[in-house]
Amino acid sequence: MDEQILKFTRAIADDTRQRIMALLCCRWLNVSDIVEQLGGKVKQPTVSHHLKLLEDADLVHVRQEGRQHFYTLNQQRVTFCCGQLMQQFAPDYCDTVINLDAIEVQKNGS
Amino acid sequence: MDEQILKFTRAIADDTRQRIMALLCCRWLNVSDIVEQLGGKVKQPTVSHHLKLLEDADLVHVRQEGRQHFYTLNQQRVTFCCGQLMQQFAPDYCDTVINLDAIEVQKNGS
DNA sequence: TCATTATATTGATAAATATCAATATGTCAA
DNA sequence: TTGACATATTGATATTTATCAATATAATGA
Repeated sequence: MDEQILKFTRAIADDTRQRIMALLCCRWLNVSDIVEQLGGKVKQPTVSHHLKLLEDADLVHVRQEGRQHFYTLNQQRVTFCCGQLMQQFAPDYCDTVINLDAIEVQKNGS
Repeated sequence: MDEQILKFTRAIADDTRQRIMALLCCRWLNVSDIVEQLGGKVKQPTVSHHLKLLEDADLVHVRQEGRQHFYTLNQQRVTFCCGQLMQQFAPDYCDTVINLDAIEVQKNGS
């Protein structure tokens, strides 16, 4: 049982978190911005909670500027974890579909 | 919000289901076999429940022989969904890492 | 220091879900 | 048809977790 994969899949297996991930794809947003972009459907503490989960899974980068915390999606981590998923659960297709050499290995999430 | 991706991620985001998926990778097993391979930690109704979830997500193929139901992992589906995940959440890496042409498009899971 | 702003944490609640015992359904052999 | 076996379904329970209001923490400017 690969704990890394399990942690990754649990982290992304949520509606709200996937929306947040989409927002953080290719740009930096602070928490208030995310709350606003979610259209008021989700309150700030909830967003903070999800960001913490994503951070624990190493799925976001954080940068602090004054009192604002900016987040962005860690696409490299997503890539690595998807590669792991493929190796585990699609070994027969992995070689033809994925260029494993192109996936940079990262530090192990704790 | 991509319902397919959400369904996929939720289906695989579980300890026991990942163990079952690992067992069903590259081979056919019936329900009793799976229960046995899980070492008695999980009872038959629980396994049936998880298999149903995996089937709903189109992540397993089923073949019936008499009273036995044989399952195997649908690696093609895993491949497709990982490709979708990459496109959504790792667009900057997708092109260099994945050969999208090699991913056969499947019927949409209902 | 004090007030303001941004984010995190806490505590509570509701919803989702993983699990199992008991039972039902389906299949086949006698 | 009956009995045995394989799997699915039901109903109940416990755990997990998503969510929010209230509050705490942290940073900044006056």
